[in-house]
Amino acid sequence: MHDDLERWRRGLALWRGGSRLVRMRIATWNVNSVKQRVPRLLPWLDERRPDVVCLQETKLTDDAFSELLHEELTRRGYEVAAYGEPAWNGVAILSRVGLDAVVRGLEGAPGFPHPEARAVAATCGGVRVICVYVPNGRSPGSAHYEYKLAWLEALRDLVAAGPVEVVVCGDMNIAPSDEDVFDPAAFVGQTHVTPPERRALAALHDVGLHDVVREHWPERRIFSYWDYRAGMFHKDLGMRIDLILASGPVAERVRAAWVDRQARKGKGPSDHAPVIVDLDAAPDGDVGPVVPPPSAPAPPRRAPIDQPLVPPT
DNA sequence: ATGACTGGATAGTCCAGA
Repeated sequence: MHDDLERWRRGLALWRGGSRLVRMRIATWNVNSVKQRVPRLLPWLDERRPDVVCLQETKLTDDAFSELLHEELTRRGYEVAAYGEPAWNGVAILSRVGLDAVVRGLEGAPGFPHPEARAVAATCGGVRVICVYVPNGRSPGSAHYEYKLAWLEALRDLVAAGPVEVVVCGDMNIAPSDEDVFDPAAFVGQTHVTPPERRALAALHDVGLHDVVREHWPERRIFSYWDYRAGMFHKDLGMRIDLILASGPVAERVRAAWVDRQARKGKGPSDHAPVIVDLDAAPDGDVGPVVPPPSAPAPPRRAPIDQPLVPPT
């Protein structure tokens, strides 16, 4: 069984272009309890067919995660690196393009007061993938808020010391700018929008990371989280707090970057939607820059924000 | 309406989420 799976993976890698992956789809999704989300997660995997998935708020121990999903994920070709705890927090990386050098937790990060399951990293398809669930912060100035800022400093230090090809994917619990919340006035005095939080996010850009969805869609209204209450999703009153941050060499390979709003619709959704990025090696320069120059004509047929690109053939 | 919903732990409702 294991050998069959290995052969299948090698075949997939070959189809994708041999030792160097030609295309790779990476997604991140705060599922708000993976146990409750199984009926949404598995069909979504089958529809979107991501190669790497970063999950947050799994809310399960590693044993419970394995008990719940090992068979269904193995059947789909995924290896799993889960890092969870009972009831709260919890992250995981699923990969069908390799899962090497797994590190659970964030070195140098504070706890609250004890270390929490908020980060897991692995190398997948040649890219260092860091899956994060950044502390909420609760209220500005609180102990939890200070914890959030200190945690983000440790994340910056990890990225600064890390390999060249890296993506930080996850629930950052920060809206990068006022364009990323439905009404800036509604968030005055709240977490997620304060200058110290945004500076902590900017520090990640200072060490080379790019917000690939915003760079790909500089003018669009894009949210990734909508409160369950009061029909907020229906009214599209949300925030963009789930980010894919890619180092330069990875950002240059971005062919599509979008929020999968379909996954927020229907019965039993998470309050977050997945964020998806498609990477292309583009060795021949046939894929344009992520952001066209201002004088460039409108790009032909870019995927709508809530639709995937046609899968590569 | 500092609320509305959801998940988890609990065994009452409370905490946390963002």
